This record gives sequence, C-alpha cells and structure tokens, in this order.
Amino acid sequence: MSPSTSARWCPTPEQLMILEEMYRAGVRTPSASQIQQITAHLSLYGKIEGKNVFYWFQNHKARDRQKMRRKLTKQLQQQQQLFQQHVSPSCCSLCHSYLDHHQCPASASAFRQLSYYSPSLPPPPSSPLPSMIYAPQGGNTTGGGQMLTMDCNKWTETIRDVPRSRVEMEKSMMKMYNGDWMMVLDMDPSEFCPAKPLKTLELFPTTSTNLGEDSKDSATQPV
Amino acid sequence: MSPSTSARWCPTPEQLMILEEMYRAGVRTPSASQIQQITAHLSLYGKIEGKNVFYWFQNHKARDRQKMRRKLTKQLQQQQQLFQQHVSPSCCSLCHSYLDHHQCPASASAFRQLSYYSPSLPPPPSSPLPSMIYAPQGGNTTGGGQMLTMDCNKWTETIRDVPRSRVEMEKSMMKMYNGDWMMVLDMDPSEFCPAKPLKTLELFPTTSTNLGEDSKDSATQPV
DNA sequence: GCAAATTAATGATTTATTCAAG
DNA sequence: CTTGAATAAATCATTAATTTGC
Repeated sequence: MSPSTSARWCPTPEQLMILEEMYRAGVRTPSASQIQQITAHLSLYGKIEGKNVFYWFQNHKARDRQKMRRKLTKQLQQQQQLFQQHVSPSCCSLCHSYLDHHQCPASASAFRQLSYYSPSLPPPPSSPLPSMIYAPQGGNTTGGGQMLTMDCNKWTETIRDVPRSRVEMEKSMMKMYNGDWMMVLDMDPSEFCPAKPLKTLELFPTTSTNLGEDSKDSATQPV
Repeated sequence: MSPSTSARWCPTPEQLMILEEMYRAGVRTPSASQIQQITAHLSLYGKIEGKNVFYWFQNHKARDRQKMRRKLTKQLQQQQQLFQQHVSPSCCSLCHSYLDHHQCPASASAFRQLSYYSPSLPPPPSSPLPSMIYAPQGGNTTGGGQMLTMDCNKWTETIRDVPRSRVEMEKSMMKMYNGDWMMVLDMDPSEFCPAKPLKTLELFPTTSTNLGEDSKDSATQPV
C-alpha cells in the first residue's frame, strides 16, 4: 500500500474538470475511439487508462440519473401531498420513463465543440435530431477496416445510448467486436496452441452430476 | 443476411455437447486462459470465438440459476400450502441464500479432469477446498508476465465466482487488467500515435488530488 | 494541531434484465 | 420458445472528507 501503487485510478483535478465539462456539454457514452482520444488527452494531466474514462462516464451517467430520479420522486411526493387524489398514479412512471430516455438537449451545440474527439465524423446532423448526435458511424465511417478500438463488452456500450433502431446499433457493435475481439483475442483460435495435446478431448467422462447453486426469489412476471 | 454471414454464433451440435458436458462437469466460469483453450478446441468443430464461449457459460449459468430458483420457489409455495403456518418465513430466504452461495460439489473431481485446460496450474488443491478450484492464480502463477488473456471486464469475471476473500479476487483482476488493458488499450495513451512504445508499464505514478462532485444518499449500515 | 475513527463519494464488478435472431 | 448478446442497475470496496478525542 505504498503511495506509489494506488489500487484504483484517482483523477487529478484537471482530469476531473475536463471530464465534467464534457459531461455537462452532453457527452454521455463516448465511442471507443472517442475514449481513446479522451484518454490520450487526459493522460497529459496524469496517469489514466481508457477503462477509467469509460467507467467514469458510466458511473457518472448512472448516478446522475438516479439523482434525478430521486429528486423527481421527491417532487412528485410533495405534489401528491398537495393535490392528494387529483394526480393519477401513472404520472410518476411516465416521468421516470422520460428521464430514462431523454437525451441531453445541450448535446447539439456541445457536439460541435467536442467534435475534435470524433476523428472521422459522419455528416453532422444538420438539425434537430438530437437522438442521432452521438452516433459515430452514421454512414459507413467504419466501413474501412477494424475500428482499432479497445475491447470489452462494456466498451461497446460506448456506441449505444442512441435510440436509433436497435438493429443499427447491433450492427455497429458487431463491427466493433469484429475489430476488437479479432485483434485481441482471436489470434486464430484454432492455431492457438498448435503443439499442445489438445487432442480429442475425452475429458468429461461421465462425471456429471451438477447441482444448482443459487437462487434468490425472483418475482418474474410472466410476459 | 446470407447464410454465410450469420449475425450471431450458432453452436454446432458438437460444440454444444462439449460445452454442456463441461458445464455438467462443473465448469461454470472458466478462466481467461481456459476460455482460450476451449475456444481453440471447439473451433475444430466450427466457427467460434472466445466471446461465444464466455457468453455461453455466463448465460447458461444464469438461466440454470433462474430455472432452479423458479423450481424452488414453486416447491416452497407448495410446502407452504401444506404446512401453512408451520414453516417460518425465514426458511425461504435461507434456502435461497444457500443456493446463491453454494459451489457445485462436482467441481473437485471435474477439475482434475479438466486440468489440462489450465496451462500452468498451481498446486492442485489436494483436498476439500472446492472454493479454490477455479482460481487460476493460486500461487504466483501469473507472477511472470502479463496474463496474455483477453480483455474486457466481463472476461475477468472469468476468475470470479470463487468466494475467497474479496481482496484476493480483486488482486487477480487487477493483474488481469494490467495485462489486458495494457496490451490492448494502453499502448500508451499519451503517445498514442507515435511508434508503439508499449514497454515498462510503470503504471500508477504519483497521481493524486481529486475532487468530489455529486451526492447521493447512501444507507450504509454502520458496522 | 494531529492521528484514529466514521462517514460520504466514487471507481470497479457483478448480476439481473432486456433485446432480438433463429 | 430458446438463447446469444448487450446494457443498465445493484453492489462491492477503496479512497477522500470529515469528525472526534486527545
């Protein structure tokens, strides 16, 4: 536990400021390449890794959300106290739903400011389509080669958060994976251990027997 | 969507059989290197990537769990109907808790059989310490260099599932990260474009100072 | 003033839920 | 309906603030 080896990343004030600035400006789930760049930039102010940036946005977003939820719930409670039975109960969930899916309106302008973080930007959404704002691969930006991005499932989330058709999203991720996983993991699985036993595994004889392990009561509602 | 490009992995019967066999044998969260090997092996039977193996185990475990939960809940409900008020309510949560933390007893024997999946295995737990079974780095197995493993947060989960002291676990993960993230992402963020430094990772310099920012109400129970 | 003890903030994981292809 | 894939919510654990007794 010497001070030289800290178990976890501890953002410097500069780093934090920049991150917050970006967040305020509308960045919520930077794309993989954006993260790369942000990381590169922030590393000027202290040690930092891509995952730190990634986690930071993830956590910040989540906590921001929950903060707002709480606040909103509180307000509604107060209102309910006032109006008692004039307010329908469905109102609450409606508002929450809104909070969950609404994009930050500041994004549009923020985007331009931060655009340098997006290496090859697709035609900037010319207008009021805030939901497209964060989509890094509007066209076939990625068309070329692999994304050269990082890895990890969670990283891909990076692209998400844009309520465009789910399919589109999936596509992008797929591509990312193809780039990433390939690069990192897939150094050709079949040839991975060329000279190893790796024969016709007859491991698993009939050991079998399994058991469950856990549980917890879930109230899964039948769909 | 020609048949040649399937959006998602479709396990061949052989692959599936093997995976299920492994699962039945007690494998639940193979280590990163195990995944590598499994992948390599399974690729003999068809196209497959590491993430597929990873996800497969993750999903299978989760669904197995929930299946059992459901079953158990059902049983308990029946019992309650029978015994009505003879059964204390705490019973239920106790059972569930048990399910949640109990390790598969088959692991021990399964392990020996599967051991070749663990390249450099620490002294095989000579006896009844089933909770150590999947820990790839029992000793300082990783001591040498980076784990050469894959990447991604979720991959690290790979090491998890073993209820040894949380701290220990953290350590391992840390190591994995140092290996992985470094390898993949951290080709030195500051020098990102130049010539690929990628050496003496002396992570964690003397960063320090930070700031606080948002609040939240935490109901942390005083210990 | 200054450590030890508490509490709050937040970086990092894990689990549960969801989505959609086959 | 099953299940591969992905995300978000919940959780854990460590670090920083803050308080407290001397």
